[in-house]
Amino acid sequence: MSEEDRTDALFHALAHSGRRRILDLVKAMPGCSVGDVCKYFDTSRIAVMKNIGVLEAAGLLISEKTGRVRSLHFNGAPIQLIYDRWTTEYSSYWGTQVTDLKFKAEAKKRPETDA
Amino acid sequence: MSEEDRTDALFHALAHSGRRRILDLVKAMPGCSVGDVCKYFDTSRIAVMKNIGVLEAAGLLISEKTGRVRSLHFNGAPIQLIYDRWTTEYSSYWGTQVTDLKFKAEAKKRPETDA
DNA sequence: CCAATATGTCACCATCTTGTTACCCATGAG
DNA sequence: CTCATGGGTAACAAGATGGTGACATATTGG
Repeated sequence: MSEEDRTDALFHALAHSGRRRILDLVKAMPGCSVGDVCKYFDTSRIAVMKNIGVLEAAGLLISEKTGRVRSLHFNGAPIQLIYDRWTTEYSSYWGTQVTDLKFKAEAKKRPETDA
Repeated sequence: MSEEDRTDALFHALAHSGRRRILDLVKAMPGCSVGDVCKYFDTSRIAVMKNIGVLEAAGLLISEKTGRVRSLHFNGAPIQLIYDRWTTEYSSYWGTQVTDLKFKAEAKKRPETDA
């Protein structure tokens, strides 16, 4: 899976309030079962399982099956990738350029300062 | 729009390599036009415009129309929200809990240390 | 005015996503 | 064994998404 694909999977996984809630739940209840998570949702168990699958595919959840019970664990590493790659790349930009962008946007309205 | 909806829109907008590329392009060429962005894509102009619309709805792009040209500007503020809310909340967790999680995951295999 | 340019809108289509129900498999308690 | 429990798979329906071409609008240049 390419970097782009992983980024897609990660952002896609996070672009769903139910899945974000699952993350919160698993984070709050490390090692909880699939059934435990389902108790907090009105949707069917299968829907929850699918969302767990999406989160797992994105690497945000880790599961291990013991007997017939599947224990879930939160993994923040992929989010850290966002932090490292995106916020670093863009935040340095924000700090210096965002104000400048606003300036340029304003400048556009004044011909004499047009870029 | 609720906080959840805005978060959905933001992550959804970012969960598309083409849209992320548009962000990079606009970031590199502040004030560029829609047509400028289109030059970098094989897809149709309409597809690019729709993706610009998605990015704009997520607040990641700001546009202003002067004459018949629409100038695009990158806005990192929404990503900063991710940074502030998500990475703060989760990164503090990673630092302290991830190792602990791994421990608990291992512990699950040993009955005497079962949580 | 006339034509080229830059963008916006519309209707349509293929595919993906998200949920559903029904059914199957494995495990643990009795 | 018997059976409830926890989980997994398959097939399907509704809606969202991402793309398209055709057409409309508005501005600029000559």
